Amino acid sequence: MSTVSRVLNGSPDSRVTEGVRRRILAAADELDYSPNLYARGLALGRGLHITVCTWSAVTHLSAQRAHEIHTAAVATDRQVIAIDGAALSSPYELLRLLTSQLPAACVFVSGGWRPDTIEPVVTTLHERGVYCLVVDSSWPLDPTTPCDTIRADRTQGAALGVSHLIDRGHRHIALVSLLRITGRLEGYEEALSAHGISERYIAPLDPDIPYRDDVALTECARQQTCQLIEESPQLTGLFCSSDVLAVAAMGAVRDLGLRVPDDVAIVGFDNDTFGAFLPIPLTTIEHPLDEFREATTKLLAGRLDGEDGPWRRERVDYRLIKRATTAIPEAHN
Amino acid sequence: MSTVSRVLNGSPDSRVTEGVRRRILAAADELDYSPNLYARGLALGRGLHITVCTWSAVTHLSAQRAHEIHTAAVATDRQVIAIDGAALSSPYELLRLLTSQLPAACVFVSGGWRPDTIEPVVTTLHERGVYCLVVDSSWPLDPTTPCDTIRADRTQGAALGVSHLIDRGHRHIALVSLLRITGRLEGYEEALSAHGISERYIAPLDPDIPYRDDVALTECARQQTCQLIEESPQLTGLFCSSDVLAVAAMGAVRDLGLRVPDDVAIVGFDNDTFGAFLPIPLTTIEHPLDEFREATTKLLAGRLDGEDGPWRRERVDYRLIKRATTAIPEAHN
DNA sequence: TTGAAAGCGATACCAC
DNA sequence: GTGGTATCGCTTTCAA
Repeated sequence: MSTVSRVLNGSPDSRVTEGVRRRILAAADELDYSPNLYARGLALGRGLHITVCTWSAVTHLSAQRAHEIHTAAVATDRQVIAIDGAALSSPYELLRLLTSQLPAACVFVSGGWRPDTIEPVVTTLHERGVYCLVVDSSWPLDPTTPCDTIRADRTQGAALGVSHLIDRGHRHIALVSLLRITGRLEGYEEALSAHGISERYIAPLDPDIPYRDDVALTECARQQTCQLIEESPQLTGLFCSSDVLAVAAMGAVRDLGLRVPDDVAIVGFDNDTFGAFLPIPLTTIEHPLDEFREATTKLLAGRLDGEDGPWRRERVDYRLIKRATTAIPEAHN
Repeated sequence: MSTVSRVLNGSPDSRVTEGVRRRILAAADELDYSPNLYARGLALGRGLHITVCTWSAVTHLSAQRAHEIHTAAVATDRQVIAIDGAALSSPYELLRLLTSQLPAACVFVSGGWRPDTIEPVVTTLHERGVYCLVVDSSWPLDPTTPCDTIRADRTQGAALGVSHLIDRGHRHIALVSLLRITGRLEGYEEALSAHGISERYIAPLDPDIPYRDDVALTECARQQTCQLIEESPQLTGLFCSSDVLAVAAMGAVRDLGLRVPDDVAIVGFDNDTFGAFLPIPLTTIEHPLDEFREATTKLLAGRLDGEDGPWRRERVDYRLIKRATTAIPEAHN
């Protein structure tokens, strides 16, 4: 019955007698009524839910972001469909899934998505009336892509870490990183150049290490760091592309009989939980999770509420967390 | 058109001429046809998707499990709807969301769900024809609950860790744990009793520490461990309910000028990534993720395929990962 | 202000 | 084997 629909959806110009209204709500409550999602979707020609496409749902960061969106969704009484990119058989699959769902909004989360896979999907979805939001992509999207984006500039993050080492007086600074990680090398270069430092020391972790094989990666980092320091004993600073790598690098420094931070200072990346609890708490770069959350929630809520305006390209910044691995050595000069 | 439907769904007794079949498939391909989820759901009276209800989507374990289900889903060409328990406003909300979706299967993932919230939901869903699977609940469910379950027995996990310390010759062993975590205390008791050890040393981490405040928790663990060892210097073994706590406990041991593992041996829990990379790699208890995955995938696939039979109560076991924090001290006796 | 009726797009029954 | 047709539950338009 149409009146019922009007009441239950709080239709815009709800011209319903208060008495009828109350009776309907009471009945719905009594019968434990819950609307059939499919009928509604069919009538509306689209879903009311938000779809979250994570590149890989297992990483902590993705999970964290997905959670933020769930929270935003509940706030607007919407369901969430999750698509786990890592489980997809092909990028084409993504578009197929999305068009057969046709959500109200689609959020692409996290770094792995490449612009060339996302952009066409976003374009198609936008044509079909789906609002798209891309959160934390590693690479900037084409400015004409019809969606909002929220990004932290990876180069800024890396530069922040390296600059901190320079501030602490270090001049011979190495980069310990998978070079395939976006922005690390660029940030390293940028910070050193800005301070007129020309020496470069790079531990290019084996590019053949399979994705997510943390054990192999760490072992490799340890070896390469050892070798790097032996070859260039003037090194006093290490910037590592993750906290796990930083722990490995600390191991290497210990192996060589050197001390952290007195002989070698170390900066990690990610602000992983364990960093604060290490014997020598780790200085690291923090992802601005709260800013991501805030921007995500605000954009989603606004756009789903019909808010118009040009596509936003929001930027949030990484933050430095100073801890003991870059402490200035006690004055025992 | 019915024939089209028959072809596209590979209907059971697909009595369709090969020529027609091919033409339909070709047309579908050409038109880039993707079936409307809502129409299908409406006609079928239910969804074809799998709903995953995580207690809290942000923890690594939940995310990992959710990923397994995504993978299983893709394998059977199903979509996944995720419900993040942590984002729900009330437990009642859960049932409302689920009945308005009516998935083909519903998987409850991870420890936080209490039997008394899950059981009625499962029962209702089952009445409506939804297959339910409960993975890794902290507490065993009522045996009559109409669903399959896969559990690792938390008591077994804790007992495993404590027994290992006993095997290593320790007799004065402390438990460092939030007591609200299921099974830790029981496993501790069980293992000690089984070896006729009567001494108990417990650091009952402040029960008022807010959920997921790792920093406060760790600080508290460090202090309490310190105090415990000072009061009972005969202590030589610590069993901690998580790897993060174990790191804090190691800090306490260091603070007291004692050595790990020579003076005090430590066992953690979770096999977190960082454990292997600590200066003294951490002995810990590993969640049997692969067994969970295997059992989950098999049950889901089978049941969705119409497999009948009594409800299963599968059990998987935690595993001990031996590392340096419980190494037998070099023979310098 | 309310209700009747026409879809939305797929499925499944039932004649052909 | 194939295709017409009622049907699923809800929204929306249009008359009453």
